[in-house]
Amino acid sequence: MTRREFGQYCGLARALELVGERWALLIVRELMARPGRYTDLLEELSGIPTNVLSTRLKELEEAGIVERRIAQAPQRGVVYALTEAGQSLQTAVIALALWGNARFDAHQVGYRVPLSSLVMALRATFDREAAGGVTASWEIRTAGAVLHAVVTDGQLTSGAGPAPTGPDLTITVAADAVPPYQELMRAIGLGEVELSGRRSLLETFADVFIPRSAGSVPADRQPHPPAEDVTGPAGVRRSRGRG
Amino acid sequence: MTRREFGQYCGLARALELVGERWALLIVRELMARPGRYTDLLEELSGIPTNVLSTRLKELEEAGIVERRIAQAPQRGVVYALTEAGQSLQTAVIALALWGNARFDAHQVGYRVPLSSLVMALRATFDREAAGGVTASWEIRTAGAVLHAVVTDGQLTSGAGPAPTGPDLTITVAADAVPPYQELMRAIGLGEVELSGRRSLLETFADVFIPRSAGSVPADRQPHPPAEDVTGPAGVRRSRGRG
DNA sequence: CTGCATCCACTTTGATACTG
DNA sequence: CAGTATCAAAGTGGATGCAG
Repeated sequence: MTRREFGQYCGLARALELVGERWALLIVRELMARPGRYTDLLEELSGIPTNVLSTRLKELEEAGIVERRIAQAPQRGVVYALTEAGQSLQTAVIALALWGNARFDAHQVGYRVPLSSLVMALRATFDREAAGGVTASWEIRTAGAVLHAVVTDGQLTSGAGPAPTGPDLTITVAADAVPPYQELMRAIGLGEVELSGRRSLLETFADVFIPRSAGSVPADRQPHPPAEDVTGPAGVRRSRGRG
Repeated sequence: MTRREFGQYCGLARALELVGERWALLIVRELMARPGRYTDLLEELSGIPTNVLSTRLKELEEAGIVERRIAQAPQRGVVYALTEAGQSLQTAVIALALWGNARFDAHQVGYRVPLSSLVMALRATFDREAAGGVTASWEIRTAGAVLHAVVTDGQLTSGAGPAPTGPDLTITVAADAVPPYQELMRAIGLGEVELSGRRSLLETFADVFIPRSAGSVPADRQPHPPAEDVTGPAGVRRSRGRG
């Protein structure tokens, strides 16, 4: 076997072979919020050992999930970005994140809020219905971090860093550290923010990003009822030893 | 730190702390298809070491994902089942499985098809629209394996093992080993099956379970366009050393 | 038989130091 | 900036043992 495989013809097993190693999906999450360099990742993923980061990046590149790009002109150096295959992990990443969000004991003190988690939360809570026809762009600044959300005719583009086009409205939330999404949205909802730009877009923002109650999930993906309790009448159990 | 934590206030990180260890999600997948005993799991997950299985089961129980039940009457012994928190992983499991399915090189020879992967595939491809108002039950038999799908007024219940109520139609597909979902559905679509019961329900079956092209995903969960290429003009980058 | 616990070789991580 | 190198600790895989 090439490398730690499960040997099952099952999409889940395959997925775990590709992105199931420790730190792998967190790297993907980072790059989902914006392409970044090795040192950006080291910083954002605080705690990841350097050798593990470089190993994962190689594996993810090998697997066609991450792309190594050589940055041009002013920046130079290596920039890592997701391939299309990598982008398409977003559905799964969001599903896992919604599930995990519902399973925090409390707001752990000392836990950092990764900027990329806010970006994912924006994408997870974006309401296509409510955004129909909307075109606007926002930049959110808090505790030295910046992220943006650009809605173009109802389509969302969001990520870490300043808005590419220059935002219609900049929302600044005072905080010592990057706040969790719910707190950020609460502050915005309560107007505990500083605005710069088209202030009327604050309301639009609140309309378009609707925090679902943590862990809730779109209706067409609700879990099905569990299979029944029993292992089946003994006589009817699936025959052993195949055949 | 209690045990291998990431220390990030991020749903994804939390999810990975709880179900990110090797084999954990595969155990969840098995129990999603039906509750089972230790030895069932050992058999279905062929390859898992016994100590790893028992360690994972303890961790998953500790995390409130798996429940240990003492089976009564004829069976006796321990049966493992998912709690509600465990069930609610299904969205994420399906999302990962769809992604992974699109990333098989070919049908790997020698790879077993886990019965539970077929159950997940049924649930993933169930079309609520098409199933509106339908009430019917099917049992599928192939290569000694049995699974069922019960649709009650448009609601799906499915799992490994025989249909709890006695199926309206039994579909038997001849095969040496459990076939991958696409092959199974192709055989059914082509009528290369043996039927027993209300034969007219074969068409209903094909209408209600519509294999999406592997990796495709409901529209409201499409990935958003990637954030732009660059790390941003150097001067505007997020300030280091926290603001 | 089920449901593990133990032992051991091997691999992967984590932490840190160091280099082109 | 973008990694290697090194080493200890933890986790995994495989085999085996054993009680209820």
